[in-house]
Amino acid sequence: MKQKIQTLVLQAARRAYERGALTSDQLPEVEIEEPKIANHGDFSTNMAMVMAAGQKMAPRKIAAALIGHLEDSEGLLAKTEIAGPGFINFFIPPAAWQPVLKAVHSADTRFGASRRGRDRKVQVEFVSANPTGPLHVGHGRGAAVGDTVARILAFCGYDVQKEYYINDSGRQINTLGRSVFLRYRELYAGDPPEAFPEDCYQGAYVRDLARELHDAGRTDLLQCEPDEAVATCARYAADRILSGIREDLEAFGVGFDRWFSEQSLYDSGKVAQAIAAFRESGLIYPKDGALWFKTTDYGDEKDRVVVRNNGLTTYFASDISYHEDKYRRGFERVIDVWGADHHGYVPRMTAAIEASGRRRGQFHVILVQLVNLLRAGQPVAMSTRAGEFVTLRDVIDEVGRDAARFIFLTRHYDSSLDFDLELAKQKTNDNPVYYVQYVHARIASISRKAAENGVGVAPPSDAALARLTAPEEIQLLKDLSRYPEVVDQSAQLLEPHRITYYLMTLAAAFHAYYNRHRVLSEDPMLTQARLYLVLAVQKVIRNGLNLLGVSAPESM
RNA sequence: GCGCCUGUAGCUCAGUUGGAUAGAGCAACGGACUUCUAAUCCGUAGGUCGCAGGUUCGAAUCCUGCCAGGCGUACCA
Repeated sequence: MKQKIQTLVLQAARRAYERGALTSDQLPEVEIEEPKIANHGDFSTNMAMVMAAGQKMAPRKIAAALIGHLEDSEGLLAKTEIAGPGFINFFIPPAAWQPVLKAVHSADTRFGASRRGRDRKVQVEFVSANPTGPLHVGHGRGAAVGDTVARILAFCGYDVQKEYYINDSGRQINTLGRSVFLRYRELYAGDPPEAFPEDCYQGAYVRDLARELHDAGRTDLLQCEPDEAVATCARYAADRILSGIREDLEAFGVGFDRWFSEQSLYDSGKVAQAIAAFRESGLIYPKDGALWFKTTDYGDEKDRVVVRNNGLTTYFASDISYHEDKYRRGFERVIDVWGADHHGYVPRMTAAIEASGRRRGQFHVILVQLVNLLRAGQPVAMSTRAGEFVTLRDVIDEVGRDAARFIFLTRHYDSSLDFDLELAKQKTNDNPVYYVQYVHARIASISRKAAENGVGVAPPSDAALARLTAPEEIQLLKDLSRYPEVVDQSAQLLEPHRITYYLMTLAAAFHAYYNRHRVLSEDPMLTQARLYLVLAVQKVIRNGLNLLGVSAPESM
């Protein structure tokens, strides 16, 4: 609808110029907005004010010229008016809203989809937690955001691939092996627990892994060379932890197209190749016994080390190679979802990517702010150092996957998020998940009842549709017509919370309608029209929840 | 010190890329179930958009400077 109004205004402006009512053919972009106040119409535009300078005319005079040249062949406008300093307000007649229902029903699961992406290849990389411990709540938020962004982009016509980068090389894996082996010694060689070093992983799962390894038949580690024993522990532990992560993500409804191993970049020589290539172009240079990347050439505040003076590469080195590999695989756009505590890493990564000849717009980092875990308003004590934290699995088990996912998506990722476990479990109005799901279930119930009563769901006639004139009905129709725009915007801005908020708004509009009007009435024509309306609402709720990875239940 | 993020109703947060009179939910108060699911709805009240300047027809939104909180500032990962 908004687009149609936009087209009308644009055509009016052209016509006005041709007929001499405007002085310049330089037209600004037509912005149509939805006023907050009902008196200002269903839509309005500030175009006349924006044009004032270019046309050298008073805004209200321009507005009059535009209105004078509007040609409303479809009957979309009940009234137009000039208001305030030069706004044009548009009032849409009820009948103009009704066609959206047919659009919803015929597009069905595809309603709201677009061709914005034009099949361009995009990669979304997210979670990518080190396989050194179970996923915590913060990873859960990243998983929900990454997965949902991927779903939205796919819905908007992008060719999307979801990837998890496994940091399976380097020191932290070695530390993991060492941690497990020390617990192993503690259990089977009688080492005192006090001797466990602080830089090792403290969680109880480390001891479990040691025991598991022993029970699996590796009773011989005390006899091995320590290095070998540590390596065995590391391999075993990382493997086990990674499959645990996989299972947890699956339980969370998150799947990946590819699990990419950091180690594989070293094994295939790609890290060395990347470094060699940049040395040749002078972007990597030696200083103080180390190799540095000239990220300052691309806006970073200082150059960064890629190979330390002890010969070991930094993470940055493999990340350069990894991102180069992504683009070589044909992705036009690469989206990384990181915890906000890594924001200091963005300029150097961006620099490396630009240095490789990619455009700035081809790389996007979504920085997800932290999650405060609460229980009934009180912070849940979490100490990573002591290894005591609530895992993502704990949360899924306690509050359920739907509630967890939805709540993670109720905030813009730029804001930190309070996640209250008690609230997430509550089946009340406080909990937005059920509020939205309830709409779907209620309509399913109406649908069942209609079938019992032998009411068909055939598309109503235009005459029947014309019966949908109650304010609550118009509100629903308006909300439904907004959906494609909301999806598109959320794809463009990579902001999943827009879908969440939309669904809450649509749900509110439906509940209000439901409380005031009966769908199944004595009047067959009206019943048919209303049924058609609420079934459309149900479809959009289902589509939206689907984008969020949340189920749409038939009953609750 | 420097950099990034945040600051909007008592609480938790939206705010259509600069629009008109500031928007929800929760909490408070008052109402609505013989009905297609009350996991719901209707109403009342609640504001110096952190502070101060600036840009312009117009600012919660853009610029500058402060204030407060979080995070980051490694040849760590």
